[in-house]
Amino acid sequence: MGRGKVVLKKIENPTSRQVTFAKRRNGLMKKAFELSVLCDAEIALVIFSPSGKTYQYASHEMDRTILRYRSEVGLPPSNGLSSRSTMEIWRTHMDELRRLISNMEAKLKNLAGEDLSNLGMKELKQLERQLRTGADRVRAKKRRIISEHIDMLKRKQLRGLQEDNTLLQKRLHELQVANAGGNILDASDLAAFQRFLEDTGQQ
Amino acid sequence: MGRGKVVLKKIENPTSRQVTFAKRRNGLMKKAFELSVLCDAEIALVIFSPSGKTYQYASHEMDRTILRYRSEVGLPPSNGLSSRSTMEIWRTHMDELRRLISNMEAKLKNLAGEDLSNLGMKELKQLERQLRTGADRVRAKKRRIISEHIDMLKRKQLRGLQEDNTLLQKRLHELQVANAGGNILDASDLAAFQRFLEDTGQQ
DNA sequence: AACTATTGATAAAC
DNA sequence: TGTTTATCAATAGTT
Repeated sequence: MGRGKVVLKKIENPTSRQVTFAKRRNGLMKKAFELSVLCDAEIALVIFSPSGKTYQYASHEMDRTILRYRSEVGLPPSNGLSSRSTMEIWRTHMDELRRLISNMEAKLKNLAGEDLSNLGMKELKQLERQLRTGADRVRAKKRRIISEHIDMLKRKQLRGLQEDNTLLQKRLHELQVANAGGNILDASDLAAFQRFLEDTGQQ
Repeated sequence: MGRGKVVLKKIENPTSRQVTFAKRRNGLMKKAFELSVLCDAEIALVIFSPSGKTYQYASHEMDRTILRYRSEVGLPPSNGLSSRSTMEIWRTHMDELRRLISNMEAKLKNLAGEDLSNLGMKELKQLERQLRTGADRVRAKKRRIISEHIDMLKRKQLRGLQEDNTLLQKRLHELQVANAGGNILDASDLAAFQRFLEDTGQQ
């Protein structure tokens, strides 16, 4: 929207990036608001500008929505047991954890193909191989689950057929007993029925 | 946007509310994504549909952004707190960071297909889709790098030819000057040489 | 789930 | 930063 078509890439010019950020941030929050009103949705939106400033929109209480998100999506409530000595040590440790998190995020982005700007040809080839083997393994797992499921169904069906057969055998016996006096079925009928049961039992 | 002007009020017709929700939810998430890319912003967006379904977009790890939000927005008035509860808060944060790391490790393992024991059929399908789009993007990036490289070579080659041509033009001029006295080349030789230079210059 | 007439958002210019 | 304008993008209503 605007005089030129947009390319999905970080805007290099800092001034126009700042201007675009302000405009689009407003647009995004407006749309979030409209969605919440029009469709009665609960929405939380948090935006950090590259310079670190925080912006937010929440249709309800932000904390309430975050809490709801946590309970729906995962992350069991906090429970801490470790105890350390000084704040400095803690701070250092925190920094290490944050660095680790940044590294892992970069890896995840790479694997999603969402930010490949830091990679050269060699790394891209390696990454593609990783993705391929990952996909292969996932497919293998899927196949195993499916075949296990099929086996389960087969066993279930077989058991059901066997139960049916036992029941029918019993009925046949009853008929034979009853037939001894009344001649409801003749001999060939009985033979055919028995053959049918034997066939069914072989499934 | 659309055939009619919009009124900011809950849409009463449940069907069209549902349709609008789906459309605008997609639009909102797309815009959030674009903002994060264009302006290098960190964004978290959580949407609950009226029926309770959860949708989310996060430019980085959702939990990381929520943590950042909490530390930026939720805790600035920490001036009145005792050092003891400050410690408690830090400890909680550390625990959250550790949990986040565990989650990310699990995701990385999933993407490598190394530990799929925690996933069901639905998650596996989703994972396979992720891996496929990741691979597609990596391939696209590879192609772009290659074609850029080829273009570069072409430009280089062209520049080389142009330099060669300039040099040859100079030589021709020298020959013409020298020829004025010595008659080393005749007129047709000179004409042919000139034509050759003109052809080369058009590359 | 597609289509298109319209409105809405916004890039560029001021 | 605010306003204007030319264009592009989102989407409301329709099929």
